[in-house]
Amino acid sequence: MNLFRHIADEITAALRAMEAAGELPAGLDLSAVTAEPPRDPAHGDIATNAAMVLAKGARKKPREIADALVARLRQVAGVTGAAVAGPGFINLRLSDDFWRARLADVLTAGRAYGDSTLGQGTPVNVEYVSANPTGPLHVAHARGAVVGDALANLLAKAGFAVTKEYYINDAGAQVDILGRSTYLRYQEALGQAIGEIPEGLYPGEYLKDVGRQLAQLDGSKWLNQPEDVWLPELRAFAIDTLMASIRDDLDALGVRMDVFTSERALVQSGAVEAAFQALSDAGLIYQGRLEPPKGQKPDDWEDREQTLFRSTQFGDDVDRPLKKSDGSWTYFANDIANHHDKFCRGFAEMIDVWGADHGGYVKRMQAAVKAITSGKGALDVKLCQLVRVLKGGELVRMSKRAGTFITLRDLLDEVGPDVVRFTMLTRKNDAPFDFDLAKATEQSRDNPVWYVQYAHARTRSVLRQAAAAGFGGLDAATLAAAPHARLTDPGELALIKLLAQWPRQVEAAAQAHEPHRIAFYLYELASQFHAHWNRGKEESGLRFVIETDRDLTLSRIALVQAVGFVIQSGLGIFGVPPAEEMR
RNA sequence: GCGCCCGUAGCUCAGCGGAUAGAGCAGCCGCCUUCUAAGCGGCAGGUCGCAGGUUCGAUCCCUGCCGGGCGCGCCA
Repeated sequence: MNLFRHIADEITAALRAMEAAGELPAGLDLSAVTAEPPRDPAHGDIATNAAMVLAKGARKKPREIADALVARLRQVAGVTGAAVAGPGFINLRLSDDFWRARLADVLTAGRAYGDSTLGQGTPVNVEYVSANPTGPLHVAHARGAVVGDALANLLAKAGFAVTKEYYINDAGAQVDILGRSTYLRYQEALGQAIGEIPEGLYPGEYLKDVGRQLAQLDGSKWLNQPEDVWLPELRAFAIDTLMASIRDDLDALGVRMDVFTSERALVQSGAVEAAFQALSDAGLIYQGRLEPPKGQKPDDWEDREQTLFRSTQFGDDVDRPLKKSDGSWTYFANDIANHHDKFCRGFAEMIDVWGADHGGYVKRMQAAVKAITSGKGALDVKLCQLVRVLKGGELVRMSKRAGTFITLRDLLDEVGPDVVRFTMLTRKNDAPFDFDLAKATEQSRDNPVWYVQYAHARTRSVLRQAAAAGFGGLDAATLAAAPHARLTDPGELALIKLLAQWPRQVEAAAQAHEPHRIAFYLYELASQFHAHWNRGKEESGLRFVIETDRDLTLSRIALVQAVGFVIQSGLGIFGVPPAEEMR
């Protein structure tokens, strides 16, 4: 149960009762009424802004509403105190028993604690990574992969029916270049001198492998053949090979897609024509000219009529071309078909995770989604800012041309998937991220992964110690039924209150599409647990295992197990397995 | 020139329209006979880039500036 939602419901009920009793005008808009933990715990357990928010509509003073509301809220089960404070806040205090009952909630649910029905099974499509199959994934892709995957897991936990999708950009000029680059490496593998890789082709070492494999498979079959004979074959071969390696990398990172959509297949199926026709039927396509961009006019600018989509009708800055000068579709046109296809597959709600360099593309895609779905579909785009890799504070220089860019595989080899996943989620997606390889594996408080894992390992350690002291084999049901009334220490109650916030955190993060919030919550929980642990060092009566007091020990083990469950629940969203011990 | 993102403590960053803006690091002072001190506690540190506006209330929403990043037809 999300107890903040529960209390909010109680407040709503009280307000409706006040309406019925004539204390408030009927039909007030209650949507702005909140129930949240106050910043300062001294204010109480839960604060509501109801009186202030409703004052205007009710034409009453906040104080007047607050007094009447307080009288009703005092009747609510679990509420032991309600007081008006500050400009009109109502601070509620809940009984310790009410809080302790949350412990049973956690223990009954186990690592599923925090699961929510918020999404009501609404289908959501999360598209991420979607890297060109022209080379290995690098750090920026890693961030997108981790953010997308965690967001998808988060939404699933919040009750949405999530599909994880990868859109393979296997059409267009980039993959033709890949095909030609592969041909060179193929020639090289057969002993031909190829010299320097020409400008405009992919110079990466990884294509040597692809060339070799091809040479082994097909021998000299493609030598001395015209390009139009070998290009489609080599292109397909290279794409398949590289996609296989991309899948391997994602797999090693713990990312498993539900759906891979091929741009090429989409185009060949006629999906682009269909989407284009739909837009055309809606009168959103026309032939026209575009102004060249001011201040940065391309040298080869050529003013010409082109096929444009009226994206300005849906909030874009200029109308966008759908066809290239050679008559083929633009990337945008294909991507419209991609999103149209998703909508037709039942996804009105779509999320794309992109690199920040695609920021200029957001408005037009959102405009297209609105247009192609007659306003029924919505697209949220999460832009991931630049990732810089540091080693002990020193910037690791990356250059694609010099072949010194850091691949996802490099990262995984260096620090492992769990560290990559958690660490990448300790920043908002739209903030630049410095990934320090040295710090990421450091065992200290300023390494959140380690710190959270350490907290979990400590919960396991306590359970092991408890078992050794004769408190073993306690299942969750037994712990849920333990005499929690023995938990009276402020540190224990504070931990319980923090645990009880977890469902709210999940829902809030899911609604905001912000998985990084989970990392900060887990860090705070770990911090409070470590602090409480230490109190037991200073005051032995606060230690978890008190061999002479079975009831007290049971209740404290219950608390420790609950902390462990919530950390597991959170790490589950990140796809990071909790550590049993740190040694 | 235009669009998007960012600007919060010395540094790296949180901050859900609410009350006295938080954490880690760095600095200073404490805590190991005790379940992992790989840890814990305390002190100090801020005109939330600037100026207006909306609001009972703005770090948060709106407008304009300043500074940084990304992008701007026939790449994806």
